[in-house]
Parts: sequence; C-alpha cells; structure tokens
Amino acid sequence: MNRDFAGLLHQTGLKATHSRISVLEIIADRDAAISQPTLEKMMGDEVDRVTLYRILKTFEEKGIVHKVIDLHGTANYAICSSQCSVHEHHDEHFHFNCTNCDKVYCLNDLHLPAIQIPQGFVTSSVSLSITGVCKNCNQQS
Amino acid sequence: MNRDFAGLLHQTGLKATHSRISVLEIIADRDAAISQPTLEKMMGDEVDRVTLYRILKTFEEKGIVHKVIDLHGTANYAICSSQCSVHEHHDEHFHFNCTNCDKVYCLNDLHLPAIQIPQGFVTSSVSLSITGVCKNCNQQS
DNA sequence: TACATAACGCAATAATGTTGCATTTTATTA
DNA sequence: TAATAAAATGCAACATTATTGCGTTATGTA
Ligand SMILES: [Mn+2]
Ligand SMILES: [Mn+2]
Ligand SMILES: [Zn+2]
Ligand SMILES: [Zn+2]
Repeated sequence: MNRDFAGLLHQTGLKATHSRISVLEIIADRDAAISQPTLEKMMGDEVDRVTLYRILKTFEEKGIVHKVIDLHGTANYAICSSQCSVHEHHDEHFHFNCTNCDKVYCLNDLHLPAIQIPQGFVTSSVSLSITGVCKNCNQQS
Repeated sequence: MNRDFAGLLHQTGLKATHSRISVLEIIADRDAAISQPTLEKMMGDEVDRVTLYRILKTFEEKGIVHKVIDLHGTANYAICSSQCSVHEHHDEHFHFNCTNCDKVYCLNDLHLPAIQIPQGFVTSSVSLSITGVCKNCNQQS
C-alpha cells in the first residue's frame, strides 16, 4: 500500500489534514476492513465524531475507501483498489465476515460465476458476503 | 401463505396476541421483505416500538421470519420458508435490493455454485445480495 | 505573510436499538 | 364462567449511530 497519504489526498483534490491522514494510517494498515465504532474508539479525542463521519463519506465519494455493511448492519471501511476514482468504484469484490473476531476481510481474488436472476430484474452490482471463522481465529483455537 | 396466524403462533409455543398477528399480517402479505422503519410506521400507535422489536426478535428465534440487512444497513424482515424452525433456519437464499423502491426480494430459487475461499477460512453461511432495479420499477419507467 | 476556502469542532436533533420493571393479556384450570 | 400463573406488553430511561447548521481554525496558494 502507498504510504504517501498526503500525496494521495492532493491527487483527489482534498486537503491533507492531520485527521484525514490519521484515518488513512489506521485503515491502510490492516488486513481487514475496520468498523466505524472501532475506528471511532481508536481515534479517541484526536478527531471529532462528526469529522470522522465526514472524512469517511468524502473518502468514499472520492474512491479512496469503500464501505461494507457487515452481517450486523454495521458500516466497515477498507482501502480501495488503485483503480477506484471519484467517477467509479472498481472493487466489486466479496467479503468474509468472521463471527469470532467480527473482522471483515476483502476477498479480492474471488470470482463469481454468472447468476441467473428473474425476468424483469436488472442487476447493477452483486455483493457476496461469506460468514464463518477466519484464518487467525482458527489457528488460535 | 398460511393464514392461520394464531395456529402458527401456538405451534411454536407463542401466545397469539393482537400485536403479533398484526405483524404477521403485514409481513406475510408482501412480495418483498419489509424494513423495520416501514413496519414501525405501519403499526403506528397500535404497538409500542419496544414490543415490535421484541416481536421481531422472537419471530426470528422461532423460525417464523428471517432478517435481511439491506445495502444501507437497515434490517428487513420476511416470512420464512415452511421448513424453518426454532432449531434452524432453512432459507439460506439470496436477495435482490431495488435501488429505486428500496424493496428487498427473496430469490428463493437461485442456486449458487461452490465458492473457493482462501486457505484457513471456514465458511458457515453464504449471503448473496444483488443490487439493481426490480421488475415493478422497470415496468413503470 | 496574507488570503480564500476547505475542513473542523461543537451543539442540537433524529433514528435505531436495548434494558428494567410495573401492568395487562393470554391460555389454562377449577 | 371465574380464578390463576405465566407470558407479553407499555412506559421510562438510556445507549449508539448518524445528520445538520454554524462559527472557528487549518490548509494551500499567491
Ligand atoms: Mn472490500
Ligand atoms: Mn429472504
Ligand atoms: Zn476472526
Ligand atoms: Zn423497485
């Protein structure tokens, strides 16, 4: 992952504020998506709650992060693949929800065969979410 | 769909209260899952908000309805297939989220090919959710 | 260094969800 | 039908997640 967060922000026309860089440092440094509540706790007093919401929303709009709703309905965030931009997200991949540690993993390499949906319905995107126990949690038990 | 809601409730060891029967009447009468906020508005003063939460939770535990988290993270509820029980849900089917009317359709007949997940991860369930525009909304435009 | 504006912090408010406890409803039994 | 025990409900209080408006501060640039 690119470490020049200030550069990344400038590229998308955003100012490189301390808050934004802190958020990027946390999100980029993980093998799994991070939930909004966890992120909020990690940021603590460093960033106002409202600012955090606004940062995440902006990042999503600019194609810097993508949001994944997990099986509990909680918002989780992960860094986008490099092809994403303000115009379009190009990371329609699938996700693994661990029921033990509640992490959400992006399964970037998984490919889904074509799906036959009913007559009259038009698909714009497909989201596959797998529930189970992750590698980490399996090894610990 | 079975119309003997009192009987259904008695079968699962639940008392057939007015509130529960009202909820069943609303949920059973749709071609799509209904969201908690919509349900709450439809019930109005007839049922207390807290009671509604408790009814939905009980129904889920007893295998009467199943919950689907839609793409916004909102809880939606639909009647279970007849095989579901307090012991186990047997309706692991897929869902279609309409971006126009926000309805969530259960795609009961869809079957998903086997999926190859990474080494060390163990799958317990798979949830496929398709986003697009539903038949109804396509016909109106 | 000065400036314009983007971003932030704070206060207020809304929506969603949970818990404890007193009261009412339901099903059963007398 | 009337009495009873347990289940379910309603209400109050509270927690969490999310949004909006507005004055203040930080950022990038000239
Ligand atoms: Mn992802
Ligand atoms: Mn369903
Ligand atoms: Zn795990
Ligand atoms: Zn629709």
